[in-house]
Amino acid sequence: MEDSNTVLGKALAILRAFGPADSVLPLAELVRRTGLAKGTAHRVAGALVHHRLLDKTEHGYRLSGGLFELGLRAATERTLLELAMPFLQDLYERTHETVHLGVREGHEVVYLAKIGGHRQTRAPSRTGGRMPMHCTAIGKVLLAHAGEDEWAAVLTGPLERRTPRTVIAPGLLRRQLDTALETGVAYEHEESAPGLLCVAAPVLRPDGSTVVAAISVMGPVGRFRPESHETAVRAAATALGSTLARRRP
Amino acid sequence: MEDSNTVLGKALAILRAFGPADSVLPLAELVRRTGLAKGTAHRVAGALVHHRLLDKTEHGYRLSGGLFELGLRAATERTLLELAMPFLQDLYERTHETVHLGVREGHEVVYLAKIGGHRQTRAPSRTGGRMPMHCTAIGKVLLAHAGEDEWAAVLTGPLERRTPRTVIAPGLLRRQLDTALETGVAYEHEESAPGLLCVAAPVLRPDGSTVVAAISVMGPVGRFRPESHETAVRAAATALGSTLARRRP
DNA sequence: CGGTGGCGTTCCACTCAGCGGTACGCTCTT
DNA sequence: AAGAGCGTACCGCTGAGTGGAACGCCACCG
Repeated sequence: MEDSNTVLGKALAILRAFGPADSVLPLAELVRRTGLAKGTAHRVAGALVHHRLLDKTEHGYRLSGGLFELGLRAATERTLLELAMPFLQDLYERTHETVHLGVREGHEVVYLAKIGGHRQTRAPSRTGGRMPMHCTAIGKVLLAHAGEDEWAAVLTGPLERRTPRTVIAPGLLRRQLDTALETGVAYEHEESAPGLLCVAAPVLRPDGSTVVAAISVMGPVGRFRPESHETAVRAAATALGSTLARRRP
Repeated sequence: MEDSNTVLGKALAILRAFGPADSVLPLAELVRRTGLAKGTAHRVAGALVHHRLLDKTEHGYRLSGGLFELGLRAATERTLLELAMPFLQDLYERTHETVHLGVREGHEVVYLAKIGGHRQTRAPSRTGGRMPMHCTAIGKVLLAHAGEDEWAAVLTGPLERRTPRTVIAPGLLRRQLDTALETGVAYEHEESAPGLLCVAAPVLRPDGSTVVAAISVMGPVGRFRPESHETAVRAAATALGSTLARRRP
């Protein structure tokens, strides 16, 4: 990771130094994480503040609202999100469980939306966050439809064990992907976090060949029966799929 | 606007060249909008692609998913959004009308969330979008609680006329702000777009002095009675307010 | 057709923006 | 009192960045 020869590289190193959990980082911490010289970091951070990508607070720097605003201009994710929202809404209203919308980016899942009520299941997923593909229902669905190349890449790579139930055997995972392709849905049983169950269905292009995204419903072990929501999730996903087809020929 | 002496300035000029409506812009268009030299724009855009802030397509450049992801790391708006979602959800479920969450940024409103069903009222607002303060219910509420300085700044500035009903008389607007402070809600009657009505309530810090955000419900003239949703909106806003207080002491 | 204009891309010599080591002042802790 | 860690400020060197020029490629048109 030596992109830091250009100013832009340094700037992005600083911006990306903020993990999902960090809200405000002091200059010294930025220096530590980025490996930049103190003077340089100071100056670049100052420039970023000037451009409204960072806020300077008493205790350090913070990603600013300007960045949030800019991010929401990203065309593809935005229109997908806007079109999907009503369906996610419906799905939530019908199930009253946590609903996700996710897309594939690289070999991971990125969540575009996560909606749920007050007693929301405390899940590791967050809007804008990433998760591995092999241990989430959305990930499996996306992977299942991603084509042989992607299968190979993921199945041969190391499969991180998140919980005792995470599927890390390539053979078993492959079989799950096969059935996901047949049945049109994928399940997760406490594979990304203990106590969580999940069903997901793919949002497909009308030709049925390519996946655009996936929708899932998640709930806690005990009251939650993933199977009983299978049809609802599938319905939402296919409905979104044909709406997308209508708008984007 | 001559921030374009530094690389960072040029990069941001390019990113911000994308209006809310543009999805993909060819290099030539970027050159036109930013005023950069062709060679420079080419190189900087290339660098941005390399850093996953832009995507290069057949027809030009496009804001990339990486930017979306980065934007959702912005701490303040993100936690606000996450905490607010359940309440917006409830509100939507109760009213089945378009629900907004907005904050003040500069002298404008920025929408952090917009949720609504399929028959969604076609409103000019978009998630991540901006609107003037004087012609929206959310804007009026935010302005009303923003303090005398802000009042002065907005009331003396030019008030853009968006529709025949937009309030552009400073005196009338000031009176509306007064009553908004008294009653705790603000209304909009086709002031930002024809055919749209709106009620908004402020999300306050527990001391009641400062506004954090505002919530609104919007609907079309005819079936929609803003007054009948006043209590629901106010309830959602105060509930969110006390939740925020609990989490951020 | 050959011409013309807009486009994306590549090249290159100049130069100033950016660099990072050094130094200072501040606030805590020891 | 001394030290550690922080944010800030300064400054001379240098190569990253610059933008004008030139090229090849369509698509349109007289």
